[in-house]
Amino acid sequence: MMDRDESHIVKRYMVDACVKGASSCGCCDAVGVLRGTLFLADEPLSMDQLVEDTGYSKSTVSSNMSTLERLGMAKRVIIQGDKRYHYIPVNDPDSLKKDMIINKREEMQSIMVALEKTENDLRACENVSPATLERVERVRRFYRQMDRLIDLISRYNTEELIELLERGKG
Amino acid sequence: MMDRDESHIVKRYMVDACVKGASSCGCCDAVGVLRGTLFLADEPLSMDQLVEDTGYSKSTVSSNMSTLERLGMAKRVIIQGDKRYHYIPVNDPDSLKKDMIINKREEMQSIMVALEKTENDLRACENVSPATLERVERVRRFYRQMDRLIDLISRYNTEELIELLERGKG
DNA sequence: AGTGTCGTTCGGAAATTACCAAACGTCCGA
DNA sequence: TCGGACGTTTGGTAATTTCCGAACGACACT
Repeated sequence: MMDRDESHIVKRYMVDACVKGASSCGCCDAVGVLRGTLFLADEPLSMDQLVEDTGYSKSTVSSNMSTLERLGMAKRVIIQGDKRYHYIPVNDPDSLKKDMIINKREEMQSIMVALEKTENDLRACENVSPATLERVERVRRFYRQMDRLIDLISRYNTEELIELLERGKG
Repeated sequence: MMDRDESHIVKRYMVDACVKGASSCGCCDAVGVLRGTLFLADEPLSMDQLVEDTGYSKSTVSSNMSTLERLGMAKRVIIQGDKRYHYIPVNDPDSLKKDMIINKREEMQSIMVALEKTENDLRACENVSPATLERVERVRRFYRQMDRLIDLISRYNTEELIELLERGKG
């Protein structure tokens, strides 16, 4: 168990960095503060501890820990003989990689669906200039290629990827 | 030049998809609407055209096109004999890849800086438990590994990466 | 059922953001 | 140096978001 001094040093910079990261992906500050607080914790933290450490209310901690969990940055764990929830940070490379990929992939998938629908509508329609159709098709090819790449990256774990790319480097 | 029907079909789904993507990365709807409008445009669009097509005011279009540009999703181009700015969408695979990587990388860099500062502070301090120090070091190793991976990925272009990963696939 | 301990959800107040219209600065040609 | 066509910045307002405290529901033990 850390004493207060140690805990303060450990939290100091991490909270700042995490708040910055949170706001750059559209999350409110509380998400960053909670992540930073959890980041280097030496043991799973209960909601009460998070409430005390951050100064946020219980409801705020509850809802924001949910989003942190949904984003894959924290995980609930069960502590034997304690019925409260406890949270641990998620920091391993493979989880980070997954997290990095997942959001972008979802965005790309929805754009690809939109492109497909657009192309269908255009084909069903008369008097559509071939240039327009060709433009849609070209963009679709680009997105399919990116999707292929993301799929490949997600098939390897971090170490494998590093080795493979290091070997192939020119 | 597209007629109004064609333009409507082309924009319909793209705007939705882009608004969704924008909100998932913390941008306001206008950013998504503008990106969707630009996405399949058959020619560079001036700010006036964007104002007309989206219904937003000139000031809103101006500031949100700046963020779209900063995010690398749109680019200004010069049209000969026209002193107004014109925008084109950025859709090629290498730009998409860069965009995918850059944000996460910045976030990771700032976390790595924070980890480094934390470690320094801890070392300068007495009575710090070795367990704490070791935990910080372990997390730092994870982040260095991810950074290495991102660096490697950024050294290849999309096609090279796909080929390399397809060949190495088990 | 009764009680105590959890975590989540709800309603409203405070803070923040998005947006517009108007004012402003800049660049060119006359 | 004036005027006109641009794009950006500013100030104010409407809408949204954040956050808290209180009420609520779930679960375990009596």
